[in-house]
Amino acid sequence: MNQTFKFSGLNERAQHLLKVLVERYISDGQPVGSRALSREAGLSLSPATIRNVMADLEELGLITAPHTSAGRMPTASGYRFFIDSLLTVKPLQQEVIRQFQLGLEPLDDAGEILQTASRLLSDMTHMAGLVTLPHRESVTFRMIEFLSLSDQRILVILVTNEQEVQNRIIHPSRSFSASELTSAANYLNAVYAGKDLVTIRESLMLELQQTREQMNDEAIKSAEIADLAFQGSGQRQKKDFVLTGEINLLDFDEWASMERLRNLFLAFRQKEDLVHLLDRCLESSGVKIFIGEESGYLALEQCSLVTSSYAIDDHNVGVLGVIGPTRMKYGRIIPLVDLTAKLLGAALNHKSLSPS
Amino acid sequence: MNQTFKFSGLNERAQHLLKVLVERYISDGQPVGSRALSREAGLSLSPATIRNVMADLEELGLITAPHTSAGRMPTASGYRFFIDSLLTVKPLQQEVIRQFQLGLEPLDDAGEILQTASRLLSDMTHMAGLVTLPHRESVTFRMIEFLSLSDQRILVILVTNEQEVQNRIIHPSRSFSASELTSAANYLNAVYAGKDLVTIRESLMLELQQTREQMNDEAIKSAEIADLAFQGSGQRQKKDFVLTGEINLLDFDEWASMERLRNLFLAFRQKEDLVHLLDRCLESSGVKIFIGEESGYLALEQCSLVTSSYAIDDHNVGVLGVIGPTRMKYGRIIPLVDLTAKLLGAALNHKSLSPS
DNA sequence: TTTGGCACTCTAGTTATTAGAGTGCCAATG
DNA sequence: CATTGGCACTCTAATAACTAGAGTGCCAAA
Repeated sequence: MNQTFKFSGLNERAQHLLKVLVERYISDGQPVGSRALSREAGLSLSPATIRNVMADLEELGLITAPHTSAGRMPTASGYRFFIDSLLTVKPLQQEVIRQFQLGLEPLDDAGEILQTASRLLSDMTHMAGLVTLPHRESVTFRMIEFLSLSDQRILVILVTNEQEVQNRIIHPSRSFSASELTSAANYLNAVYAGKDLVTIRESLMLELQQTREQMNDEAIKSAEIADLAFQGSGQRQKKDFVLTGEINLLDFDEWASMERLRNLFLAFRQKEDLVHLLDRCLESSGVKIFIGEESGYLALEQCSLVTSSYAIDDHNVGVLGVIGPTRMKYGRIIPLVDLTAKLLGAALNHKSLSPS
Repeated sequence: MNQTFKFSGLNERAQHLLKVLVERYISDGQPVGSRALSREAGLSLSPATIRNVMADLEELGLITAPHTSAGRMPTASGYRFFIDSLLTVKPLQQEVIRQFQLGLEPLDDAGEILQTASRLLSDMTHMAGLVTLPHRESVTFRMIEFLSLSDQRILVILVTNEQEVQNRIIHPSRSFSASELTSAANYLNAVYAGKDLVTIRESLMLELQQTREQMNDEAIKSAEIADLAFQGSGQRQKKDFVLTGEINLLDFDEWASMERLRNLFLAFRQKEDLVHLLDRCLESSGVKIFIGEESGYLALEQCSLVTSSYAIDDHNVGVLGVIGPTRMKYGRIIPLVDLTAKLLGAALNHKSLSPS
C-alpha cells in the first residue's frame, strides 16, 4: 500500500503544517510546539487551532511528543510521508557540482575514484559516506601471467575487463619450472582471451575431468595451474564497501550513552548486514531512502540511509549513499547522493580498477 | 637524565606503595585512598603512615589527587617510573602464543598478515592496534610488464624484492605500440633485473640527459617510458599504517564529552603525526612506551602508546603497537606487543606484499 | 618513626522547589 | 462548524539545600 495514499485523508493545511514541523525539527533538533508552528507556518492560525491539527497528526502516527508537555517531533512514518510527498528538493549550486566533477574526473585508479566519491559525500554532508565496490556480472578475461616466487609459491597476475588487475598467490601441489609457467600463460592467453571468467572456470573443470590421453601435455599442465589461478577470482569484490567520515557521526547528540553509536560502528565493521541492505538497492535506479526502523536492522535504529545505485555503461554495478541520524537535511542530501552516483558512474567508465 | 635516577631518593617502602597504588588504580580506575592502600600493601602500616608516604610521592609529582578529599592516582611521571622500575611483566600463556602463531603463520599475503597482526593486537588488548607498512630502505627491481589499456594509458606491473607487486597507470605523452611496449619491458628486465630501484631511477635520468645519438632507438623509447613507470615507486608505502579496533576505544569512560575521542579519531585519519611518532621507534629494537603528554602530540593527551619495531632479515622495517587510555594493563600489553613484533617479522620473511 | 584522634574539605547523591513551556479541553464566538 | 481565548494541568530542567561518606592534613602521644 502506498504511504501517500494511506494518509490521503490529510487536508492541504495539515500537510503543510506537517511539512513546516518536520523542516523545523530537522534544522533545530528540538520538539516543535504549537506556538512556534503557528508563527512559522504563515497561516495566521492561533496555537489552539494548530494544537487540534497536531493531535490529528499524532493519532495518525506521523508525529509524537517525547512527553506530555513538550512539542512534537516526526516519527519514522512522518519522515517517510514528508520525503515522499512534501519534500521540496533544493537544486544544487553550480559550484558544488563543479567541485564534485573536479574531484572525480582527473582520477585514474578506480579505487581512488571510489574513495574520493565517498569522501566527497561525507565531507559535504558531515555524515558518513559509503560506496560499494562495483560488481560486474560478467568478468572478461584478458591476460594472465605467472611468476615463480619460490618452490610451490606462484604469483598470479590476472588482467580482466580490459582494465582490472588482480594479484594472487597460489600453492600448486607440484612445482613448475619457469618455462612451464611461461608456456602455460601463453596457452591460456591464446585460448581464453576475451571469454567470460565463469565460462572459463567451467570449461577448465571439464578439461580436468577428461581422460588425460585426449589432451596434450601442455594443456594438462596449463589446466592444472589455471584451475588454481582462477579460483575465487569472480566474486570477491562483491562483499565490500568504502566507508568514510565515520568520525562525523561522533558529533551528533542523538546517541545518548554511546551504546547506539557503538552498535553502528560494529555494523560498519561487520559489513555483511549493510552490504545486504545496499544490495537491495542495486536493482533499481534512482535515490532510495531507509528511515530508522524501516531498514530492518537494529544497528540502524536511529539512522537514515540515503542511497542510489551507480551504473557503468547503463548497467547498475554498485550502490553509494550517506548514513546519518534520521534527523538529516534530506532536501540537500538527496540531490547530492543523486549527483555523486551519476558522476561516479561516468568517472568509472573505462577506468582501471586496482586490486583491493 | 634517567628517570629512575631522578627518583632514586625513594626508599624501598615508598616504591612498593607506589607500585601497589598504580596497580590498584589500573585495575579499578578509582583514585586510591590511604585506607585501601594500607589494606592492600601487606605491610601492616596504619593509614596515617601511608598518608605521610603518599604526601611525599605527591610532592615528587608521581601521584595526584583530583580534589582534596579523594584518593591519589598516578601522574604521567608516576606511570613512567612504575613502568621503568617497578613493573613486573606477566609472562604470556603458552596458549596465547599459539593463538598468535596460528593466526599469522598460514597467511601468504603481506597485507593480510599486517591486518591480522593488528587485529590480534586489538582483540587481545581491547584497545586499538596499529601496524605500519614495512619499509625497506632498498627496493630491488625484479621485473616489469606493460599493458596498453587505451591510447596513452598504460598499465605498469612492477615486481620488486622477489615478492612485491605494484600496479600503476601512466600517461606517456606519445603513444606506444604493443610491440614497442614488449621490447621496452624486455630491455628493462634484461638490463636492470636485481638492481636497486633508486639506482635505476638515477641511471634513467642520466640516460635521458645524454644526447640521443649515442643510444639506439630501443633504449631511448624504453628510457622514456621507464622514467614514467618508476616515478614514485620507491617510498609510497612509507606513510601509512593499518589500524584496527578503534571501536574498542569507545568503551572507555576516560573521555568526558567526546571532545578527546574526536581528536584522537581525527589523528587516526590524518595519520601524519602518528606516522612521525611511530617512525621515531623504527631505529631501536625492543618495546617503547609513550605516556600521555610525553608523545608531544595533543591528540594523544590521555593516551598511552606501546610500540615495538619489527624486523625482516634483522633489519627493522616497521613499527607496531597498541593505543589506549593511560590507564592500561602494561604488564600484559608489553609482552603482547613484543611477541607480535617478533612473530610479524618472522611471518613476513619471504612473503609477498600486494599493493595497497 | 608510627599511630590514633580530630577537625576539615570536597563529592555525589537526595530532596524540595520553582519557572516555563506546552498540552488538552471547554465554552464562547463569528 | 471551524476557530479561538482561557484555564487547569503536566512534565522537564534548572537551582538550591542538605547529608552521608570518603579521605585528607596535622598534632600530640606512644
